[in-house]
Amino acid sequence: MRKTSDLRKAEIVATILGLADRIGPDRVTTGAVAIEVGVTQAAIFRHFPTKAAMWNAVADHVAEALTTAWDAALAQADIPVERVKALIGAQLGQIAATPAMPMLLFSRELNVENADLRVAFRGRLATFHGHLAREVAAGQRARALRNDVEAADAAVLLASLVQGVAIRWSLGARDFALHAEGLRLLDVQLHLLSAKGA
Amino acid sequence: MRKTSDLRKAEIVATILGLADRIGPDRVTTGAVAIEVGVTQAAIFRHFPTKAAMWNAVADHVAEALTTAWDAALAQADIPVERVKALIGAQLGQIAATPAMPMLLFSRELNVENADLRVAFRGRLATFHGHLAREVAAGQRARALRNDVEAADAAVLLASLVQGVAIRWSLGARDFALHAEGLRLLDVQLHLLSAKGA
DNA sequence: CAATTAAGTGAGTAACTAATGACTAACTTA
DNA sequence: TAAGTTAGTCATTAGTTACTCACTTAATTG
Repeated sequence: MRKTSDLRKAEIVATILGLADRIGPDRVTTGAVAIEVGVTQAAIFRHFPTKAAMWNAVADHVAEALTTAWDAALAQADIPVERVKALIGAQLGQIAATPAMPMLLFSRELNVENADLRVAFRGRLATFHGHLAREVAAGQRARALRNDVEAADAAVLLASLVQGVAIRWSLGARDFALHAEGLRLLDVQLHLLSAKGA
Repeated sequence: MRKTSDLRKAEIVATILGLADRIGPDRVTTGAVAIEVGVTQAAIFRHFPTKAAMWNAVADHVAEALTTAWDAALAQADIPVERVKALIGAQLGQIAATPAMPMLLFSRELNVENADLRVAFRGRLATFHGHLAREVAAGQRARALRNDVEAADAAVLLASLVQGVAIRWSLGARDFALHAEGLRLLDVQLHLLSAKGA
C-alpha cells in the first residue's frame, strides 16, 4: 500500500506519540517507528530528513492540538466558571488522548536538543495560564469567585491541579478516570475559590 | 587517586544525577559518567555489575533523601499548618537540590525498564500525600482549616502545587526561586483553605 | 501510453554503547 | 615485608542507531 507523503507523515507522528508513551520518548528509534508503521527504516527518511525533524513535526502536532482544544472549549461556554471547567476539561482530554504529553515535556529529546521547542512549549503553557487567569478575573468581577486572591495565582493553582492529577495518573497504573478525577478535584478547588455569598 | 568503592559509588550516583539533569536520564551513558568521574568506562563496572544496578542505586539515594527531608520537616514544627509548610518546603528544597528529580519520575529508564522502581516511587508520593492529608485533618480538627473539603482532596491540591511550580521551574529557565515561589503559592492555597473565623 | 515523479527497498556504514577479560598497581594485613 | 585484596586500565566485542545510496515500483500526467 503506497500512501501520500502527508498521510505517511501523520502516521509517523502518531506512531511516535504511541511509541513514546510505551517505551519513552528518548527510546523511540527510527527502526522501531518503521516496524510499527510497516515500512523499512530507510523509508522514514523519505518523509523526514532527520530524526530531529520528526520530533519537530510531533511538537507542532501536539501544540496545534492543544490550541484547537482550548479554542473549542472557550467557544462552548459563556459563564467564566464554566469556561474554566471547559478549559481544564479540554486539557485533561488532551492528556488522556495523548498520554505521552507529560513525558514529552521532560524528554530532553525536545529540550536539550532543540531549544526552540522548549520555548514553544513554555509559550503554550503560558497561553493556557493566560486563558485561566482571564476567566478567573472575569469570575471575580462577576462576584462568582472570591477576590482576595490574585487571579494569576488562582490560575497557577488551577493549572497545577491538572499537572498533579496527570502525574499521579501517569505514574500509577492509570487505574482511574483522569478526566473524571480531574474535574472532581477542580470542583473542590472552585468551591474553595467561590465567593462566600454565592 | 584511588578511592574506596563506597566513595566511588556515591560519586557515580551524584554524577548520574548531575548528568541526568543536563543531558536527560535516558542519555546518561556509562562512558559519559566515567569521563565526568575521571576514570575509564570499564572502571564503572567494578562498582556496579550492570547499568540497571547503577539506576537502582540512584533511585535508592533519591528515595532516602526524600524520606529524610520529610522526617526532618515534621520534627521541626508542631502546629499542623506549620507542618504542612515545612513538608512542602522540604519537598521544594529536595527538587532544587536535585533538579533531575522531576525528569526522573518520567524517565522510562526507571519506569519501563524497572517496574519495581516505578512502584517504589509511587509509594514515596503516596507517603508524601499521606503526611499532608494527616496534617490537614489535624488542622481541620484544630479549627484552623475549613472542614467543608475532604482532607485527602486538600492534600492532593497541596501536592499538585509543588508539582506545578516544579514543572514551571524545570521547563523555564529556572529563572525564579523555586523555594520562595512555591511557599508564596502555598500561602495562597492555605489562605483558601483557612477557616473563616481564623 | 510513454515519461516523469515520488514512495519504498536492500544493503550498507560510521559512530556509539554496555559489557567483558586479561593485566597492573595501589592499599591492607598477617 | 610478603601475600592477598581490590580499584583501575587497555583493548576488544557484539549489538544498536541514525543516516546514505543505488535501485525498484507504483501512481500521476502530458
